Amino acid sequence: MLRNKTSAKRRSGCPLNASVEMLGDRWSLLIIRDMMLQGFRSYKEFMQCYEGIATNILADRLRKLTEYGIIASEPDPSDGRKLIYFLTAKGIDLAPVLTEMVLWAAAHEDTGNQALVRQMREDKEKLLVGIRQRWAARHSLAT
Amino acid sequence: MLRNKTSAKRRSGCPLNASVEMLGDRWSLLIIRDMMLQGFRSYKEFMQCYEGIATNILADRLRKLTEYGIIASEPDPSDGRKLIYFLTAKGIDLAPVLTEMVLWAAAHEDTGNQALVRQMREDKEKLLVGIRQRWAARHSLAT
DNA sequence: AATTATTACTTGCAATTCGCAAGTGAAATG
DNA sequence: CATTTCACTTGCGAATTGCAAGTAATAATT
Repeated sequence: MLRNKTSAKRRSGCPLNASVEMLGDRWSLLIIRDMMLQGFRSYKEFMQCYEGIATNILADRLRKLTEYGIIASEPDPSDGRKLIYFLTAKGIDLAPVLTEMVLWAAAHEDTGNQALVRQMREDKEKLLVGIRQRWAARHSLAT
Repeated sequence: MLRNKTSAKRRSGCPLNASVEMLGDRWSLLIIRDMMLQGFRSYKEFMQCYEGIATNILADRLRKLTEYGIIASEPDPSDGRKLIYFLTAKGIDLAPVLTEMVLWAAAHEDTGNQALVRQMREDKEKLLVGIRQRWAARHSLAT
């Protein structure tokens, strides 16, 4: 049925368990990254970007991330078909996690986007402040 | 067949793709955490610790983490049946990623292990140095 | 106003992956 | 030498995923 079943299993252990439960799959972190850095906001943008993600899985991940309070959505006022997805404060707080993951991969694998990596290495804090500021500017109205 | 199929798909994009490919599942990060913080080294220790992990999945994850160069193993000199698993330098470099994930979850969920969380918040750098030092001490011989 | 297109999904089904129980082989223990 | 321990593998039913084909609501076009 592809829905959550509130398995109380790894609850209340090390905090990492909670993170892995929410983020430990092939797509969630990529969705969050692209909302944070690419400004993705709609189902269609995600769908076009990731070759390979199944439509039902994208819908399921967006639903779960919403349940976890990492993202939220509202109807697009200028187009009633669209939903606009955005990161919540909890979601934007994942910026340091993503940063460390990017730096780790860049240090140990051949990867692209050297510009971003260089920026992260040179001034991690400044980048994080920038991400937060851009987010806050967009969400000065919504919660 | 439960083995890798070198899908060259998300290769060479953002470095995060590489991280998610290696770590984006329900168990890998937990295995790494427990090697890093709990000193786990054998199949049996992992098996006993995680209720819910299937034996074949544990074997598969250990194999993949080895292929990725995040962990390595060697026969136990004092018991020929055992393999000793240990983190490589690449593996120990995941410490900042784990730290940020723990801090994020602790900030946004009810989680346990407050002692660790407090230590991380109070002096992240010192903790990371400590983890590295303990690791280096154990691996002064092996690569 | 009626037709077509777009958007965000759901549904159905085959294929893959996972969880669990039961092996297996090699080495240690008694 | 029999038994136990350890690190797995195998088999199988169940859950999850990928893909193709809908669907319902709104928007754009004719």
